[in-house]
Amino acid sequence: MPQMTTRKFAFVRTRPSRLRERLERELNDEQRAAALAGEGPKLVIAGAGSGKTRTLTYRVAHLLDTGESADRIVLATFTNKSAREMLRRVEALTGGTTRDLWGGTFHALGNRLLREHGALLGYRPGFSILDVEDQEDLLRVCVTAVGVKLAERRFPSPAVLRGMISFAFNTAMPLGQVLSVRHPHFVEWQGEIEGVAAAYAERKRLNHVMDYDDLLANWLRLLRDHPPVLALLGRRFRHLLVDEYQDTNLVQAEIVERLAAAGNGNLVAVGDDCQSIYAFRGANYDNMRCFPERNPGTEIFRLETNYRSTPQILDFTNDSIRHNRRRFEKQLRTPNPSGEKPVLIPLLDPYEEAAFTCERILQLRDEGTRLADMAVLYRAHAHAAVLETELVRRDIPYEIRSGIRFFERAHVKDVVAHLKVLGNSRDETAWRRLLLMLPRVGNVRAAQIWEMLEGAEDPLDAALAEEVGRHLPPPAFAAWTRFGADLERIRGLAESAPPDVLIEAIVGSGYRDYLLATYEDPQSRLEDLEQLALFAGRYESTERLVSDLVLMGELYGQDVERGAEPEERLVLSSVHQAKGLEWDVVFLIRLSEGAFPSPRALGEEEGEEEERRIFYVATTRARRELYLLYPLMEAHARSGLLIKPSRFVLEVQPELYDRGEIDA
DNA sequence: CTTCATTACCTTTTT
DNA sequence: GGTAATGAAG
Repeated sequence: MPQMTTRKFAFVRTRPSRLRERLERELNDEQRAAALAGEGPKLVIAGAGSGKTRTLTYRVAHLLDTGESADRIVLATFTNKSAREMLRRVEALTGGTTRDLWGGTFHALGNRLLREHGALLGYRPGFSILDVEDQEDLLRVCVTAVGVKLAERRFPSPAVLRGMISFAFNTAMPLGQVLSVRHPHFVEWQGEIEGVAAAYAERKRLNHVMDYDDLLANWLRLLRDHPPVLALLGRRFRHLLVDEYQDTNLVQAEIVERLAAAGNGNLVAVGDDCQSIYAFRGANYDNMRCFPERNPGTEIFRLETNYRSTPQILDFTNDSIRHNRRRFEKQLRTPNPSGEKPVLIPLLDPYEEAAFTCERILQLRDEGTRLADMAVLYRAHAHAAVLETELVRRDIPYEIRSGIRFFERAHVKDVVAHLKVLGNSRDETAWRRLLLMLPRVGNVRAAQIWEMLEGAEDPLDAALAEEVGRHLPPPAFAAWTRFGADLERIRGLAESAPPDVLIEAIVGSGYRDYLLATYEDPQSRLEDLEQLALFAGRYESTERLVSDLVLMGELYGQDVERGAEPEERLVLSSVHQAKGLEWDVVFLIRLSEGAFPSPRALGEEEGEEEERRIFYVATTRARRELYLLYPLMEAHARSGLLIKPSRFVLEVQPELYDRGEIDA
């Protein structure tokens, strides 16, 4: 009998590591150095089209490939779109999922951490998040509550108040200073405005709600005031990578720098100072410039090879941005083949501009450029309106990134308000939304009812106890009773049912009658709500669903209906939203004085340089062809005065662009 | 106190 | 060319 032997095998489950090869083959020396660099703080200064995203995604893939576990990597981005795009590319590189990776916008990451640790700051784990409209509603309540004595002078609207408070936070400026710098005509209201701001902060706290800024503010408070949490997170996150660092504000920079300092110091900041275009939101231009001083031992990498555009486009953009004084010196070069120079074309008016754009797009399509490889960019969403009608008339499929987001539609928010109240019964804003649907209930009665509810141990119990309705006029009382019964039933359901079932129950409740009675187009709204339920089906947790809707609210229902496959649609986008993207052919429309640069921005400090960076972002989106269009007259020109092309074109050396003429 | 109608007021960019 | 603050009626 032969002796049985056991043989041992080493078997480490590795994906065939093509990654190494690809790192060699697909990155240039500049990119590879940044992707493979070891520990410690890094600043990657990456010019437009220099493969910034590629470098970052390869670095993440490389970390995963060399055994770092996904949940110890944080990849903070500026928009949801770029977060998704990067995670998708990492997945493509590694062949695995990125589910465990901490990837997302700063706000989404803050939300995730605060669900875990918010209790330390006095928040319930089920806290809700206010979107812009909710914030303004709560501010309106605060203005009333504070009892501003409206003299003959106007008091700032909730929208303006929100802007002031948010800007003060994001730039760490005192409110008074924001007033004197940006809203001098409201300075005399300073005391009242500060009172409203304080009341707003207090109400948010009592209501267990956070607005966008709170997601950052409280995240930072957590790190500042709770050393054990800081230590825990410092240990947990071994690698912090931040995209678009030039657009971060003071708070965001402090958050990641603190986290890095508490851990291994592995903070990688990637950005391009020339593409800093979010000053209006508090982006701090100096975060990038001062990064090396604030993070000792910083290694600096520069990516200066542009793989996107033709030399002609690049010469144009280099010459344009040269007019900005405050910037890191860098010169982009490209190995790409020659092409046409950018071309400046005057059109009679916006209608001709739109017609020409469509015509040219169709020609290019006939010559073999796909619609999806072309884009029309503009400074402000309003500039797209004329073009949109023309595209519809000619049946050219397109997708536009503007308008009301899916989540922001009134009926979607109505249904979500039900969910919010069930998840956080102290959410005054959600309550108000529900109460205002009752007949004969307006601001005043809603406030009275809330006053009765907010004192209760659980406002939801108090609401269901029904006494509340006694003070209401008869029609409101009847509706209130029905509403209470609906809410009770749905609350019972919420114990066990998933979010999509809850949504169906809400849509099947008295809300359906409200919707049918209120809107002219109830059918399409009900279809939206079906879509919402369908979307919710992917979620197990209602709380996750609701916060994702607010934080990733870019599900635009409408564009989906525009027919045609996504790969066969023209893109219309504001320059801001086009950041990070590229197309073979780019049309930049409404490139006239008075439209671009935005006259409003010119009033701000450093406004012109910021606008020039926006122009830089716009023009560097183009791979092969760049059309610079402007109308000679307004849409409804009363005077015969001709409009001039944007200063940003005229200041470029004339030999760097062509002038187009229309053959009549 | 709510709702409807009239008037004034703008219009940047986004999480 | 659209919405929000303001004023009059129910």
